[in-house]
Amino acid sequence: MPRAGLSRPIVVAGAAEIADQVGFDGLTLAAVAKRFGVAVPSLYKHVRGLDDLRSGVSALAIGALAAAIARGGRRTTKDRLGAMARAYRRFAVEHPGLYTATLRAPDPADQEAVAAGQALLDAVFAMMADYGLTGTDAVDATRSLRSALHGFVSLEAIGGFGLPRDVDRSFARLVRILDDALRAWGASAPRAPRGRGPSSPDR
Amino acid sequence: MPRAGLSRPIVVAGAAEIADQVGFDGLTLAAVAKRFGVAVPSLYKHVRGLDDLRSGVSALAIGALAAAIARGGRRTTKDRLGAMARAYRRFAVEHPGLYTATLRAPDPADQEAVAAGQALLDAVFAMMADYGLTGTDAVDATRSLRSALHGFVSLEAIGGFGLPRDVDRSFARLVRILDDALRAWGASAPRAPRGRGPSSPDR
DNA sequence: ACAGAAGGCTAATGGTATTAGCCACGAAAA
DNA sequence: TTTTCGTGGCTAATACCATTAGCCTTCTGT
Repeated sequence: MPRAGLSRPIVVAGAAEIADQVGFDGLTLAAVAKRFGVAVPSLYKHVRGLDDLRSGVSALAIGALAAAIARGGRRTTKDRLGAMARAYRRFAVEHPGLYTATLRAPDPADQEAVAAGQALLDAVFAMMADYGLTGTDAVDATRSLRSALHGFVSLEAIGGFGLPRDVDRSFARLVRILDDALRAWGASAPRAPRGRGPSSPDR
Repeated sequence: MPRAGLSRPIVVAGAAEIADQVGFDGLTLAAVAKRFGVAVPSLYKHVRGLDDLRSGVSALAIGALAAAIARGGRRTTKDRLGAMARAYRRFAVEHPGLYTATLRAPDPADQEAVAAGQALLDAVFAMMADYGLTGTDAVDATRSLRSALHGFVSLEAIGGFGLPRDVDRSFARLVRILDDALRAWGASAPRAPRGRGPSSPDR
């Protein structure tokens, strides 16, 4: 029985492709084993189990999403919000399994995942600074932005929108709304003064 | 062996409670059977299987969400958006399992589920009309609204926000943004004329 | 060359859904 | 009151799935 030449990164990468095909929740050790022509228990030499495999895919996914968004945001100086938003949606459409994996909070012990999450957060906060938003305002704004984008792409993924032909236009509208909101943030503040205190790292 | 007195509605209702405790994805025939003190195959006399049970819970959930939102929106005439948004979030927080079940597109054959979904949509469109939004504008606005709310509550549910203490405030901010956006909808329109044509029923 | 670690394997266990087929209860009909 | 028969329980069996234990081969470093 020749060695299959597996390793944790290889197994996780294979699992990531499977997750994109069958969905993150449909990811199974049996499918991964079959993909590599190996018996299921053999995988335990490289991952601690299904949960650990999912964590690995999740870490990989967070890194990929961060890279995709950073790439989108770096490409332009004008309309950075739009570029990042479109990169976010594109990632979710092209990698539905990875996108779902992205939503699991990364294992704090996983250096790479935490770093990728932090990089993503930094990029968003830098963009918020372009709008003049810092501190708690930046936190609130980031939450609103992430909520809107995540809500849109996840509803789109489950077929929550009835008219497929118009989805691009609806997304453009949503991005416009977000841009308007960030521009007008100060004016629309209920009463809190802006930018008070340093922001605790948040997601 | 005395009859347990089960029926489809009873089984589905029990499943709904379990789903709220262990999550919609953690819902299992075994758990439902144990709850009613019955063997697993007995459930097949009332539901066609796990998928069908999920569909039943989903239909029930859509009805419950529609009722909660309608109740919230009826309570006030001013700040109807805020009332409905808070009702939406409250439902998601109090019934995490049902909320997740809500996201599955209802079986078109299920009269009640379709009616509940339609009622919910009607309520939202009526609110959009208060903002002067109809037709494709109402569709786009509804999608944005739903995206933002769904995104927020689902991120909140998975612990996506790091600072629990501030979440209420962030949500209030999000609602404020949405209200502003709906008020200013026409002004922020890229180029499309408003209210062209009747809206196809959408979600 | 050899020892030991590493990476495959089979076997066994337990949880899950599903199907087939049996049988008792209980209500309605005779 | 008795009989019938559909309904709603049940057990048994099958097929996945994940996980653990323990074996044995292969590679690698001394």
